[in-house]
Amino acid sequence: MLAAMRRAISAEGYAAVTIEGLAAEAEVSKQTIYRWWPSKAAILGEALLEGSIPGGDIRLPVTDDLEADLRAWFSAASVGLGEPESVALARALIAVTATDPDLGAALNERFASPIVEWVVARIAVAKDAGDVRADADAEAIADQFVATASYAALQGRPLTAERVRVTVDLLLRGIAA
Amino acid sequence: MLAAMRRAISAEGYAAVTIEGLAAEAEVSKQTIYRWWPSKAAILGEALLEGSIPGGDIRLPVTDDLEADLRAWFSAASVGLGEPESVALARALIAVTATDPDLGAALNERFASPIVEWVVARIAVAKDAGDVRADADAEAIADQFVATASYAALQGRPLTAERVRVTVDLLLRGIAA
Amino acid sequence: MLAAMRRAISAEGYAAVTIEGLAAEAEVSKQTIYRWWPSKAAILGEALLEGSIPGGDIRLPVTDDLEADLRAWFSAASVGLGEPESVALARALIAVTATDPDLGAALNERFASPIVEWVVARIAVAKDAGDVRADADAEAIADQFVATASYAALQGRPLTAERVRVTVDLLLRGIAA
Amino acid sequence: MLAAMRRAISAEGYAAVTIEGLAAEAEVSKQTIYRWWPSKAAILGEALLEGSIPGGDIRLPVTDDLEADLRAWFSAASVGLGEPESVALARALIAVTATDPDLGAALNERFASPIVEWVVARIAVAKDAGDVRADADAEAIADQFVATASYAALQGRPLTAERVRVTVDLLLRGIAA
DNA sequence: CTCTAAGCGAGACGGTACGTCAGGTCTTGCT
DNA sequence: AGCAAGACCTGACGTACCGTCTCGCTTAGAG
Repeated sequence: MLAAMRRAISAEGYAAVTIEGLAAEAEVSKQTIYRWWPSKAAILGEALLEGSIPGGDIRLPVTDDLEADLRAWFSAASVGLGEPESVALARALIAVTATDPDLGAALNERFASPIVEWVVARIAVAKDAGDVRADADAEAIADQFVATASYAALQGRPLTAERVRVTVDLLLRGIAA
Repeated sequence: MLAAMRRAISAEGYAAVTIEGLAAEAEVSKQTIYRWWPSKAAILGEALLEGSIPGGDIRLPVTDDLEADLRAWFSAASVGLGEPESVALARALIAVTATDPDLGAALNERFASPIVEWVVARIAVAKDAGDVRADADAEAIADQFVATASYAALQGRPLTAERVRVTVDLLLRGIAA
Repeated sequence: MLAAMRRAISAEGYAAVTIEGLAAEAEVSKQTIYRWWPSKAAILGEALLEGSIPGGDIRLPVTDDLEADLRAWFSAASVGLGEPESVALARALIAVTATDPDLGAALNERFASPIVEWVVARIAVAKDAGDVRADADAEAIADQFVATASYAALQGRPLTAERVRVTVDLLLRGIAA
Repeated sequence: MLAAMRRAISAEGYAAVTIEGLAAEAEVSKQTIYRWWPSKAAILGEALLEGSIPGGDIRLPVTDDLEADLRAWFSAASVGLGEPESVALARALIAVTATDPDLGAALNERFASPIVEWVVARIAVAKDAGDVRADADAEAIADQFVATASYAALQGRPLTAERVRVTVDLLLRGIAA
């Protein structure tokens, strides 16, 4: 089911996916789908969680070079958003969020929060090391990253290495000690 | 028609709007709608252009204080995003963009480009004044602003004055001379 | 539509007829069917009225021989009930009546009343002619005819000429002067 | 189970009875039902046999007054058809017969044949006593009775005492010696 | 001052998908 | 071994909208 959902979204886009089509694709009855999920959006949610969304399952390395670390994560995410399949999934997530705020908030929370947490933790380390101003708002930084990635996905604009470099550079300068 | 579209989106959300409902609301026949617009998304596009979207029609002041100027714009946008009606419209725009990339790109272009242009111009002035590094990427800055506003609207999270201050501060530090 | 209904009932029986099947058979959308008829039973009703049901459209002759007249009508009805198609339709009518008493009553009224009226009128003539007792209950006679025909159709038992003769004979003796 | 079936039919009518509802009502699993009966109609059949159907279990008295005897039976049946529960059951029987001729024939056979046999036997006695013409068709008479009762049940029309009197009178006159 | 034609409302139509119901088959524990 | 519980595939239900298609009815503007 979840795989069928991902396949369908990649192929036709979230809006064009129908429960009937999914049922046929997964060789499952509609009733079975409705037994387990209340809506198309809920299936998408689970499909995204089960599968991977760009940035979601990236192993986040910690070296002693803050800039390199941030750029590494951002690059990994941008590589993910380079594959058309992932873009379609990310767009589906955005579409669902724009349509059903509650479910969307829950999903975004799940995807964004590990990233935010990691960024916040990494910046705390950098603060201790004296690389970053003590009063820098780590969460604001994390949010900028997520917002940038989200916006890029929404527009289908790839996050080029150059753009990643510029963005990380910009934000790090903003919080440099 | 366009007013009916805006009213309907504010009331029920873009996904729940139907052409038939619009027709009834505007006391117009379906045929007339199809005569003038090819799709629901197209009506939305026009409705957004005719009405106002947060940040879209804000008079952009230019003083000699870069930070104040940016914060002024951002605050104005955030005020717009405080009204639930505007949030609904912004979300509709995002939903359409996530669903129909081409139309979405065209619409976003229309809304984002004046902002981007203004930010770029304002930063050019600041560069001349020596307030900003000469090699700062103005477009990246502008993009950060738009991405942040877009992401906040998507999540229904209000842009508080505090957050605006932090964000502008962060980005300005990033490009300060 | 109505023809499709009659065809379908003859072919598979009323219970096996589906609105979807009818729609396909008549090359019409389901919605159109629901626009014009509230239920399968209502379509059946109209189909029966439009088409013919055994006994329904029989020209009822009046000669001066009461027995011959009654036998003529009954025979005509029995001929109708000899064709499998008509039996299927009659059975459908019975099934609907057994299921939806109100609609059934209305339909039966429409089919039975002309017969009853004719029988009553014919017997009135016979009373004047002195062939029939003055206190004979004409309606009871008519009802016997209809009940017999209905019961025969329900059981799929053909009304043989012999049976017709016996029944008419029996009932006429019962009211003979 | 069978009691649940009778209860359900009385309450909502045969068409509205579902096997799932029956299972719930009887606190039995669907599987168990399917283990013992092939179809809803089969359950109905057994339920009718186990319970009583109007006229089915009436002790048929034999006195030396033919008219009284016939009227007694017919009245007993009509009393049965006065209770709404019994009417619902009789209608269910008719509905099944109209839908599934084979099963219906078997069931009708079971209900009608004792009546027919009794009427035939009673009339044979009457023939011997010289009350009835020797060439009277006893089966035709019996059939008239059954058809009349069936038709009345189908239409939900109660068999009033008056109607019983008239019918018995009519038929007896028809075979009187 | 007609007459014509464009635009309109109303709404029927063939479709596709919706979410629900029940049918009949099946597997899994409990007793 | 028999059962309840209930998942499962299937097929039909009645509904909502889609986008297309006549219909008449205004209502100007051109002859």
